[in-house]
Amino acid sequence: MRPDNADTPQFSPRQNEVLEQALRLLVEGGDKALTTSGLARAASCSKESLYKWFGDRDGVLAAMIAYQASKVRTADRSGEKLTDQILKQHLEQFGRDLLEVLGGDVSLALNRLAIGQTSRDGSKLGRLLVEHGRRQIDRRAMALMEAGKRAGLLRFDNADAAYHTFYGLVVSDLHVRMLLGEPAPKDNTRQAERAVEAFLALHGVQPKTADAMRVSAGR
Amino acid sequence: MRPDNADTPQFSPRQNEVLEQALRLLVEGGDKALTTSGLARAASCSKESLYKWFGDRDGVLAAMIAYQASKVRTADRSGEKLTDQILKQHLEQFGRDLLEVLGGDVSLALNRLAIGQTSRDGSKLGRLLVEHGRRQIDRRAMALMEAGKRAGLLRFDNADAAYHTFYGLVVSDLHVRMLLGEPAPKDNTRQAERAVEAFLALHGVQPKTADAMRVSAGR
DNA sequence: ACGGAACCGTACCGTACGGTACCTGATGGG
DNA sequence: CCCATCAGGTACCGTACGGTACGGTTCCGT
Repeated sequence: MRPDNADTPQFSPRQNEVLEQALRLLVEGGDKALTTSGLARAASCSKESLYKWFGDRDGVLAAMIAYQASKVRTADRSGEKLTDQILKQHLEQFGRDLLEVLGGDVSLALNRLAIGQTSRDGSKLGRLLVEHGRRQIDRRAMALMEAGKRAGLLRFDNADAAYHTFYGLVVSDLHVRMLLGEPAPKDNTRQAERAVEAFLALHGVQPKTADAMRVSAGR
Repeated sequence: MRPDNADTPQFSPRQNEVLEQALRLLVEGGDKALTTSGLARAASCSKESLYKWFGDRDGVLAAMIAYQASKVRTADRSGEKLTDQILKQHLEQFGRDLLEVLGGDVSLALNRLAIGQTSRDGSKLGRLLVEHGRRQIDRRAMALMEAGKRAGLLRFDNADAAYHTFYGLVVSDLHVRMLLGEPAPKDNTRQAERAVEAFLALHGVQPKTADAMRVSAGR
């Protein structure tokens, strides 16, 4: 099933193998460690093949992003009937997943790579990353928002704004801090719970009082 | 004899001049453009002086961060008596300032640089950046939080958690998007206002109803 | 006026990268 | 059985960087 996009170039198994090694090198040593020679050695292929398959080094980077994105598939459990408890669980699950994805080795490495190249490539990689990597998770979130609204459990005028509010509550400055090398916090669950609580206080159908909020502010 | 924490490691005027040029090069062309030869040429100094002053290239980068941080001074208007209106204005001002700082050329360039180096230098630059660059603004925010609480206008158990909530509401994923090359949004003011509104609904002493929130969700 | 320190400009060195060319071995179809 | 295609291995080239060394110049203290 690939309704995703017309242009899913998709690579051969051998090429996927090479891209896997490329990701490994990138995660382990950053973009300095991802040299064409090093990749050829690690993946047991020739540099000539690399250039034949991917054009040039930037082509390899782009292929890595596409490849990594192709591995991520989000389960879409939109069939369930929503209650406020189910919604809350889904929101918390989404928050946990979001934090886990953002803090993952490969995600951090790819984001660092794209950010480091932004200044000199006109943000080509950056756009690629934000589109390929974000589309799945954004869709899932927006579906959740709209479903919550349809079920009369959430209230907002602008689903996109509501989603961004939720995103901010969940992630805060964690993403940038992790990109800068700070270790991921131990407990994603707690962070997600707090974010959901705040979000429901803002956009839930029965807004909790701020007093109810404050009992669990033990960040 | 390196009292880093003291607020003035500070460099000579000539060195500041060189660091200014270094920042210019970095902003214009990213870290690839910031070569020792290029910097020496742009700043009309010799490479030998660069190495004498800063040790090596990483020393230059660290000095740039310290220098840039030394330029930022936040006006601390903690004398005023807080009313709910004044607090709101201060929060909005803080939000606008935060967005402006994060979206600034130099800030983005330095963050990109530090993030790009994180994978290969053990996040030395990253820690430097987050400490030097964040301390001022964090202090200002925490002072605001505590003042609001003392004045009976804000309620929270954990000031740090409340601040991070506010931060997330203001910034959401904007910082990372800008780091990836997305242009800054045109209207920081509106974003700040919406964030303050939500924040006060969560932690204000008279929590607004979610209904009052939703009238201005025109993101 | 003298001497030395600081500094500029430039030339230089070793290295490592991206990218290309060439050769070798395997595989598969006629 | 042979040949064409593809991919791996290696050697190579040009370039550009970080870092060092050296000669000339300016400036300051004594």
